[in-house]
Amino acid sequence: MVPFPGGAHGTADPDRGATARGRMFKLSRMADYGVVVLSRMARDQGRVVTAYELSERTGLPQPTVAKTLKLLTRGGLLESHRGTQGGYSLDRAPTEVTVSEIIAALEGPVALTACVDGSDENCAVESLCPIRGHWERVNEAVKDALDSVTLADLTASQEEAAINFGRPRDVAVASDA
Amino acid sequence: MVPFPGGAHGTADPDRGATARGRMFKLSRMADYGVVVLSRMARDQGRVVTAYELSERTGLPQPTVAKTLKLLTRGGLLESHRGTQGGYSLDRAPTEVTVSEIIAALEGPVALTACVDGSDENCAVESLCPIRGHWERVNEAVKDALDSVTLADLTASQEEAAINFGRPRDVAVASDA
DNA sequence: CGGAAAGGGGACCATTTTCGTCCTCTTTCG
DNA sequence: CGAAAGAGGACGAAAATGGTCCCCTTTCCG
Ligand code: FES
Ligand code: FES
Repeated sequence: MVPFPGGAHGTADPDRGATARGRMFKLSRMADYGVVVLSRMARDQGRVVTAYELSERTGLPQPTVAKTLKLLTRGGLLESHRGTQGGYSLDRAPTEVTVSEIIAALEGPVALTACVDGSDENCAVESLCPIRGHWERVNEAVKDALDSVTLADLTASQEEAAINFGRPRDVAVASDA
Repeated sequence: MVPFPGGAHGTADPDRGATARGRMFKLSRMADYGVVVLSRMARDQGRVVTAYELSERTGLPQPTVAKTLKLLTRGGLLESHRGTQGGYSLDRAPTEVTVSEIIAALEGPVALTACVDGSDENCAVESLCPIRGHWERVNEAVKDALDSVTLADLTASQEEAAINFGRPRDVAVASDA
């Protein structure tokens, strides 16, 4: 239960249903991992858990989980505790963790094109560009959207889903593997 | 006015301001081109323009513009006219063209992870996944956000920007180069 | 005080995507 | 019937991602 192709969720085969090839907004697999990990941590809120334990419990490869945790910590989403009895803890409530933050921590802040963040000197065809840096409009919209969804929303729907779909789901999230 | 590194806008150097490396939601350069091209077309709404003309007027490499136009056409955003006097025309009003559509045409429909579109058989660790296919929540949020911004919003702000920033901008968008 | 458990932070390499180009075929107007 | 577009797809180079590994620092425990 570790080496699986396609990440935590099915990134599966090249192209399937989609009209074109890639899906738009293909949020990096890292973000996906991030949510998986955080969701799991949310269950033992406040408790200190080691990277190893988490990798076991999520079924994700250990090195990757470690990396993910480091990034989430840097992003201020987790508290890290070094030393022998160390590990990570999620001190915030799931409702207080936005998807926006998660993604930002794992992939960098929201920004669709370069000109967005002030510096215009990168624009080669600046004078020709019909929109100048006005993807900002889009940026904001997306950012707001992402701010509005929380970790709680993601984990909560899991429960519902299990109930509504009437799936077996005897594993809850699996104790370890 | 053709070979410039970094696309229509500044995708510039590896990393600059951003907190982490890549910006989240790095909408493909194609999408960027798409907006540039459409913005330009919006100025001669309804008129038939050739791919070549557009490449001249936008300063973007001709083959790329051609490709972009083809995709936009497939996506139903443009009308194509084949044959000798052919070209492309934007028949819809800029206010009726959503960013969502543009991106969808150029990169495929909105979908963050695979499980989103029904088929669950792609999920290797399905039973372990703490969120199942519930990125959908996020998907919708983003989709809605993107639906709410139109081509008009992007081109319009350009005018304002020029005024507000008090830039020279004697080129408007440049007649050709 | 010393050793073992963690985490911090990168370097690195292998894939996977993206992108930009080109080539050939079809349509349509003159 | 021939030239001017567009359609569509094949390819190869380049860049972004993702996973792993390694070495350093911190902290607890004996
Ligand atoms: S946004 Fe920078 S030139 Fe278009
Ligand atoms: S979304 Fe498919 S297993 Fe998580």
